[in-house]
Amino acid sequence: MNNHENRSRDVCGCYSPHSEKVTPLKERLVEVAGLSELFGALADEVRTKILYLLSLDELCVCDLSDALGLSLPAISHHLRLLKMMRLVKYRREGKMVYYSLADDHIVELIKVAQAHYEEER
Amino acid sequence: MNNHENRSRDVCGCYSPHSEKVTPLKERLVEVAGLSELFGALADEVRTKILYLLSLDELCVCDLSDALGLSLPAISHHLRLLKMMRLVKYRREGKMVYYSLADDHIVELIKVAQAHYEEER
DNA sequence: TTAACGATTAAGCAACCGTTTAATTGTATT
DNA sequence: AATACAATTAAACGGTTGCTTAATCGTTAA
Repeated sequence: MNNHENRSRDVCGCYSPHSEKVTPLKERLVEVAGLSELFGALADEVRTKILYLLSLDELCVCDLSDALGLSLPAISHHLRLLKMMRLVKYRREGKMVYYSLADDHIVELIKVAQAHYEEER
Repeated sequence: MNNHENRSRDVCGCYSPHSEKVTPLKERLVEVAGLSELFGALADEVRTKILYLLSLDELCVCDLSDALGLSLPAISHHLRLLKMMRLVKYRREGKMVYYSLADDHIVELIKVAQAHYEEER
């Protein structure tokens, strides 16, 4: 039961001094709706590494499995997610399937994150 | 039991044509080590919204609770994580605690993500 | 067509995450 | 001192996630 619809009335005894400040902010939330899904793709160590490796070279599942020390199914599992999110593309060549980045926004995201990371220490 | 240490030898019958290609790539993985932790902060819809709202204005926990329609403990829980990651800072004023962004890298990350998102459709 | 192999899918399970309710802390007001 | 209230913490739970093993698919080579 989500009983927060009328929060601006009954919470914080102060009679809704919030609503005036908060209402216009609420509307701007649509601007970031859905973004966390993209960040979710990068929220896993393995997926970040996969994406970074693919930014350096086109690789088959076996290469990735080797480089990351994970089983083929595990890698395939992550690639499936990245595929659904259109972050990677692939082509079949004989028995192997080669993956590469679908676009370069991800690389940019990684760069900004690196900048933040270095400044932190 | 992680039996992948010797993968480049015994997997993909092709006698380690991978290792030559993969070995130099492995070394570059350190460049993205730890980054997924930062992305993890943004991987949750609520936290992305909190950070975005704080980029627009300094807000107390109650404001955020109101704006996002979530309980105070839930918001507090997320703020705790963001605090530990040094993404937000806070100041106490009477009974209220006001939160704001600790730096602007996050805003930049959100902007890049938005650019990706819009280009996608 | 059969055997081999890279890749994917399915099922199961352990660990993690985000919420809720309840209890506690800290500050201000009376 | 006692009460009120914003905020935090703790405990518990339900859902999700990421791995493993096993089975299956798709392609190549004998």
